Amino acid sequence: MKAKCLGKVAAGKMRTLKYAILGLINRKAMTGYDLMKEFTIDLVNFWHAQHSQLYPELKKLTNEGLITFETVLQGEKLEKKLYSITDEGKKVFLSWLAKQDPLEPTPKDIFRLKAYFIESMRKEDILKQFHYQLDQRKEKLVKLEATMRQHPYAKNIADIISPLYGDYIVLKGAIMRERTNIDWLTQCIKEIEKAKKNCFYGSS
Amino acid sequence: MKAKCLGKVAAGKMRTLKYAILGLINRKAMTGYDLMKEFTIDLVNFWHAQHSQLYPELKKLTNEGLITFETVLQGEKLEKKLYSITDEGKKVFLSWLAKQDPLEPTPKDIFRLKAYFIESMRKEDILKQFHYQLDQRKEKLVKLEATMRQHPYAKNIADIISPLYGDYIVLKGAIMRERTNIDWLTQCIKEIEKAKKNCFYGSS
DNA sequence: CTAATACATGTCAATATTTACATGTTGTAC
DNA sequence: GTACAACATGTAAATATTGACATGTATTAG
Repeated sequence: MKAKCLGKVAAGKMRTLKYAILGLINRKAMTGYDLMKEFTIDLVNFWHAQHSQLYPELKKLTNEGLITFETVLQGEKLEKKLYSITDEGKKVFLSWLAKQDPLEPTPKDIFRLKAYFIESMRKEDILKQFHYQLDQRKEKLVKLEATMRQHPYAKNIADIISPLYGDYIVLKGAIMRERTNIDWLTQCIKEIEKAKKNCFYGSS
Repeated sequence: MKAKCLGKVAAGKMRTLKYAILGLINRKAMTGYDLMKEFTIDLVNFWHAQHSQLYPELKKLTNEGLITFETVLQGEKLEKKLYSITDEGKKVFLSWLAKQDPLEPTPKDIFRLKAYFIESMRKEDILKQFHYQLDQRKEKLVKLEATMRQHPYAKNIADIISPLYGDYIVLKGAIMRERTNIDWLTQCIKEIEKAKKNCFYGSS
C-alpha cells in the first residue's frame, strides 16, 4: 500500500480570481458592481470575469475572512455592499504577488487552431478567414490605442509606484500583443497570396 | 409570463476540443495516445489538453457518430483503439472550420495581472519578478526557434495545401508572440531601472 | 534478466467559467 | 411623468479543465 497524497485533493486550485479581487479591493474599498467595471474595462486585457463568478467569490472571500463589507444605502432603498480588505487578506494577497510562478501553459486560441488546419479549408475560405480576423484585430488595436492616448500616465511619466503605472504597462503590453497579431496575420496573407499566384495552391 | 429561451441551455458550448480532435483524425487515423502526442507537441502552442479530457471526449464523439474505431493489437495483449473520422464527422468539422468567429476574449495571463498590481509589490521583488518571467520567456523562445530550424516547411517552401503549412504558420505565430513578450518585458525592466536611478521610486 | 521508459487507456472529484435566469432601484433625458 | 440606461446583486445549470488516482503492456538499454 503506497502512501500517496492524503488530505484534500486540489485540482486546478489557482484561485486567480480571488487574488484579482483582493488586489483591486486592496487599492480601495469597492462594491461588486465597481469591481465588475474594473473587470470589464481595465482587467479585460488579461483577466476577464462575469458577475456570476464575481458575486459568489465575494461571498467566499468574506467567509474566509479576507474581506469584509459594510452595507451602504444608495438613495432610499438600494443597498449596496462596500467591500474592504482585511489584514489577513492583505497578507495573503502580498504573498501571492511575491510568489514566482512557472510559465503558464500557452493560452488557447481558436483562430490559430483553425489556421493549423488550413490545408482542410476550402480554398475560397482561406483568405476570407484571415482577412476577417485581421479586421477584428485592427479594430481592437484602434480601441487600445485610443485608450492609451487618454491614459494619464502616457502623457506624464512620473512615479512608478502608482496604480497608474501598472495600468500603463499592461495596456502597453496589450497594444504590443495586438500589433504582433496583426503582423502575423498580414504575413500569412501575403504568403498565401504569393502561393496563389505561383500556383503552389492546388486547383484554384 | 415571458417566452424566454426554451429548450436545452447551452452554457459555454464551444466544444473546441471536439473540433481539434476531428481535425487531427481527419488528417489520418490515430489512437488516443497518438492524439495526446499531437496535443503536447504541436497543438501545445494554441490548444492544450490532458488525456483525462481527451479519452472521455473520444467516447462522446464515438457515441455521436462523428468518429469510429477499430481495435488493433500491439504485441500479444495490448489493445489500442485506432480512430477514424466518419463522413458526418468530416462534414461537421469542415462546417466549423468555415465558420467566421467573433474575436475571442483576451486570454488570461497571471503575470500581467501581477504586473497590473506592480505598485503593491515590494520594491525588491519588482525587478526579480520581471527578470524571472523574462528568463522563462527567453528559454521558451529558444525552444520554439530550434523547432523552427528543424521544420521541413521552413527549409523548403512549397505547396500551401499541406499539413506542413498549417504547422509552420502557427509555429511562426508562436515565435512572434514570444518575441513580443520578451520585448515588452525588456521595455518594462528598462523603465523600472530608469525610474529607480531617477529616484521616482520611493525609498530604495 | 531486469529496470526504466514509453506505450496505452481510462475514471473521479474538484475547480473554473459561461450563459441564462431572476429581480429590483436610481438617475437622467425627453 | 415616463422610458431608458445605468446601478446593484444574486442563483442555476451546464460546460470546460485540471490533477490525482488507477492499471497494465511493450520495448530498449544496461
